[in-house]
Amino acid sequence: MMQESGTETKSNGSAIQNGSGGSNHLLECGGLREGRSNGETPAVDIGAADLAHAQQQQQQALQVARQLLLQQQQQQQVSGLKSPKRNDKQPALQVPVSVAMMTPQVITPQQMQQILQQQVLSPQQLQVLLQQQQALMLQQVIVLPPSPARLPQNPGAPIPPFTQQQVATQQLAFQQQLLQMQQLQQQHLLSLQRQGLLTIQPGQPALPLQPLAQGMIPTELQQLWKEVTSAHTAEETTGNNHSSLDLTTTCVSSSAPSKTSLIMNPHASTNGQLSVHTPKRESLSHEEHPHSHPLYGHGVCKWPGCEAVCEDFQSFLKHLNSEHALDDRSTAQCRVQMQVVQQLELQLAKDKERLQAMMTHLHVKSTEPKAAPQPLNLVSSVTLSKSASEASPQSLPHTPTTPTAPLTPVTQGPSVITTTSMHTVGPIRRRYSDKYNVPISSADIAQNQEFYKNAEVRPPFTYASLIRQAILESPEKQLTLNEIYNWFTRMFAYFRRNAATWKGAIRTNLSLHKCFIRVEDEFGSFWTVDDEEFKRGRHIQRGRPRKYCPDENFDELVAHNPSLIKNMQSSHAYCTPLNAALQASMAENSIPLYTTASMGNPTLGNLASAIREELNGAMEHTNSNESDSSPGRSPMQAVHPVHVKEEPLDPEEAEGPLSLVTTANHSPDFDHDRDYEDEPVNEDME
DNA sequence: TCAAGCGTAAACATTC
DNA sequence: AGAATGTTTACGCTTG
Repeated sequence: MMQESGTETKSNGSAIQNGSGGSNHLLECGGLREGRSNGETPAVDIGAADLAHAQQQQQQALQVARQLLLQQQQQQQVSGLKSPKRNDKQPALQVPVSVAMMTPQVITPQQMQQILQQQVLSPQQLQVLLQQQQALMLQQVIVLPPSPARLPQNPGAPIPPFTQQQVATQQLAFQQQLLQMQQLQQQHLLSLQRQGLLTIQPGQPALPLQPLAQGMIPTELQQLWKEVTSAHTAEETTGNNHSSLDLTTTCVSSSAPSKTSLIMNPHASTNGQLSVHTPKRESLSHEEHPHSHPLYGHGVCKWPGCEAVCEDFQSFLKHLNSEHALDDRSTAQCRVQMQVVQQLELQLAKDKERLQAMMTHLHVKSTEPKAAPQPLNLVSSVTLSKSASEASPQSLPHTPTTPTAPLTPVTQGPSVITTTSMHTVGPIRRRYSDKYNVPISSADIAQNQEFYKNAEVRPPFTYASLIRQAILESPEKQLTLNEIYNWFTRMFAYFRRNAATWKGAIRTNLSLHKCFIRVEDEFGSFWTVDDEEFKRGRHIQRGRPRKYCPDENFDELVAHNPSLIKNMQSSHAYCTPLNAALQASMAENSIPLYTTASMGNPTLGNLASAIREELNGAMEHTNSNESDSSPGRSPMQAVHPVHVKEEPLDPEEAEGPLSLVTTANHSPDFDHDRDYEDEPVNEDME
């Protein structure tokens, strides 16, 4: 279960060595920390004699934990584990841990650190242990003559033979010990969190924070307060995430001249996830930014839950000192903010790790040979098929990164991972063996909508699929060419460049695919889509005879009965599958169709049946000569004429192009058409 | 190897 | 006249 990076293991190893031979003095604790945190020293200057005296009281308590650690080390040596790597399988560790947990004796920070670094305790065990230690130390502190300034009067308490100075010093030492242990615990927990070994639920208070705050004494709180009020950085623009971390660390170095960065094992993360303060940030002060305060912005106090309006900085400071003074409420709010920040950091760390894994994964795939079973295909065009649509939405496409990741240089092409691969081998297209297209669902695009909006990554969909999607997303299921353009540029950052190329491709696809139906009205023309035809995936053949016609007889009959066309009552619903399919069928026979919307909205079923009935009648006359290919149309025709794309006729289907235009109003069969005029609107039309 | 699908470019026509 | 739009063809690439 436990996982460690090699560097972290190394750190642990050094800690073990320090712990095994080191003493228990706090000064050495500082030395130990120095090994981990680059010269961090105890903040409080405590006399060696006082410290030794204080430590004497805990010597007994140390023995258990120390023996356990030594025992563990001996076991490692005996077992030949020269590597500092911890052996998770050592069963002996469990017994000492439990003993240590059961033993109500105070453990020094060194030992606590060793325990933490050994990672033999679960977070819950650590919590219990720390609380135990905390209680014990507080008891010892209370037993001592209380400091008038800090501790409540306890007249009944025995007065040990200590001077006030000694007592105060000892209290301070205890507090330092406590805080150091808390910090160590927090480091350990943070490390666990960043390794993914510990998760803190949103509603669960962060383990280290609670005892940390509980262990605070007014001096620490005061220092915390000072740190908060003196934190002048550019966090307004970079986020306030670190301030709370500072709060936690300043509790340790209560009187340190400069803020102590969050002490973490610098090797705990391999992804650069640690957010360690830079000295520059800590060097900022009020003097450098006299009117800048992380809790003040836009004339409003930014204390959580406050939002009091402060006209100027001075009034803000007054407000801050009056309303947010050091009290229980402010302290509690600090604790809450700590937890908020820690949760955010945890989430950020997880997301970064996820991003790293994604990048690593995609990079590996991008470097794989082309024969890879699932090649990186972000730049490819995929004709979506059943196999694609049945796949998990997350798998198509592979979202390589967040838009913020510098993976899509603007100066280069649309490739995400390997731009060179695209330019050298050309676009990688994947095609599915399925005969028919399966339209992309809105979810396919929506899943990665934000990504494609921001990243210049070519969507792995064909132009036809995207055009169809654009049309279907529109309220009227119809778009002008320009609106299609706009949809592309709006939805995909990739299509904000090289407009001439992809716009031409769109036009080509609109003309080439049977599923796209061009419709004219008095305002111009727009495009609709016939979804059924789209699924068939048929193209308008280029000078080549069509080889697939699902209903040859029907098409042929339509071709030979152009009078039927006038029955096509057009409206905005003509884009529905059946209607469009009929139009497409007629288009296959090169029968341009002009109908009007003024004729009402016949149901498609009735429309189809009417046509079928007409077809059953099988009128033999072919009246291509009656067609009017001229653009002249009656006013009613101009409302919603449908212009079905003509198509080169197959030699076997017609001897010549049937440039047929029939107008319902002018048709001699107009009265006949009215038979369908009052039919109820089919609910399926939309 | 070949056919089909797809993207791209280009030529051309039509419309605004 | 020029841009936008629409159609058609050709070519190269990928895939099955």
